Amino acid sequence: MAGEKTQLRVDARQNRDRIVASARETFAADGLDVSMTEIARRAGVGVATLYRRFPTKDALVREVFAEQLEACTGEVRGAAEDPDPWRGFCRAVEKLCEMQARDRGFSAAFLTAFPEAVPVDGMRAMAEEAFAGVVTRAKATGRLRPDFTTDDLTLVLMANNGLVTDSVEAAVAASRRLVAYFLQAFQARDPLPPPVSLGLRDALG
Amino acid sequence: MAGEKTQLRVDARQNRDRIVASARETFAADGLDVSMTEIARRAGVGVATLYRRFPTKDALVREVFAEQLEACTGEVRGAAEDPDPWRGFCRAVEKLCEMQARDRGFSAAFLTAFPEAVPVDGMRAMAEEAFAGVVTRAKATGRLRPDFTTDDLTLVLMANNGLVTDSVEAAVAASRRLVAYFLQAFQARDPLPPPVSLGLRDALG
DNA sequence: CGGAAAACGGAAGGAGCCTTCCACTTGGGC
DNA sequence: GCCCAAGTGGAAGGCTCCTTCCGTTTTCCG
Repeated sequence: MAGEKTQLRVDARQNRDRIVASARETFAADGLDVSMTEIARRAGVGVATLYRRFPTKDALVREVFAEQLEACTGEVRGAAEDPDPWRGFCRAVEKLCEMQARDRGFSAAFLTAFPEAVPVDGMRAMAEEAFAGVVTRAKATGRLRPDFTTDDLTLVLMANNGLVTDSVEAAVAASRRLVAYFLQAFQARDPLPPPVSLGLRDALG
Repeated sequence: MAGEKTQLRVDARQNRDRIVASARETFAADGLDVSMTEIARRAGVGVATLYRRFPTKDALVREVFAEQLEACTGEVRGAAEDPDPWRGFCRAVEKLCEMQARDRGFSAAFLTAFPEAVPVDGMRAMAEEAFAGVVTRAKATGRLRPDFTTDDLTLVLMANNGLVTDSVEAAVAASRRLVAYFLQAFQARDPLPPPVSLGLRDALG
């Protein structure tokens, strides 16, 4: 995924880096609904420069969040190696949610918005695979309820994504409390009311 | 909240009703990001007619969701009268979340978007007050964990709001599962000392 | 039934956004 | 130091959206 245009002119390279940095900050703070003009302004370049590097806004978004996604996958993998599977599970959920809470744009890019985000989907699939391992092992210890599914992670992330607040700190605090509740609910207990997910209906009579 | 302009011409009255109905359906299905032109088209009127009744899009949104909010308050009050406070608590949370899941625009209007929504806030405050009573009683029985706060309801609703799916049914199904998890987490973990049955007078204030 | 006021529809104003175009500048191999 | 291609900035095209304006149609009171 690298090494395509390494022969960028040095000034162009610097500008490109500034653009990505600027876009990352701005997306994190205000979400994806920021104009390209604004991003260019904050990067100290003209809008044409931005478009020379990223032919479309989607492309910029993908570039910006590609490494964020990689960090995600890394966290999950790290959690997967925790000697205590349940603790690893908790760590994975906590980390993912905190990352999400700290970056509004990332949430949006990760969960909704961009159907064109092919590399995003690929990366996401890898993270999900790693997470599936954590789940299996955590269930084996008996700490994680057996009817937990990997779809429930999506549920958690979507729920966590809903926590929109004024400040990042408030979002993180809210996210922490949310996750704490979730983790208590995920601990093995009595059977669940509704079965799996997606496509099903009719639960409580 | 009625009786301001009862002397609307009959055709105007009909058009107004069609506008509100059309707006409600459209907001519910697609959220608040629908153009006024589209709403007018679906109502079978010109855009000017729409603006004659509702000077701004905000005004239309408020009108549309005012009665939704009233329904909300009604649900909470109904739950408040349940002889079993814990069951009432569960019912309130379940009902609110389901209503939210069924109506994307309502979620958005209720939780975010419109700071100008004064009547919304007023109505919301009433619902919150009713809910506070439910919480107090549910805690008194020992079923609801004592560290639950009414802010946690906001947490739940925001989380529930994050459940964006393709179809309404999928959203409702996801919401059900989410709520089931929450309710398990909200249950007092270890049975508290016997429910002290003093009068409720002090608590309700 | 007749006319004034209310209501109407569609076009047009004004703003914002993504994207493209083009004349000008700058880097770096020769 | 020269020169051309790569790079650049800002203006402008095209689109959508919210809102306003105005000539025409409809209601309803006397």
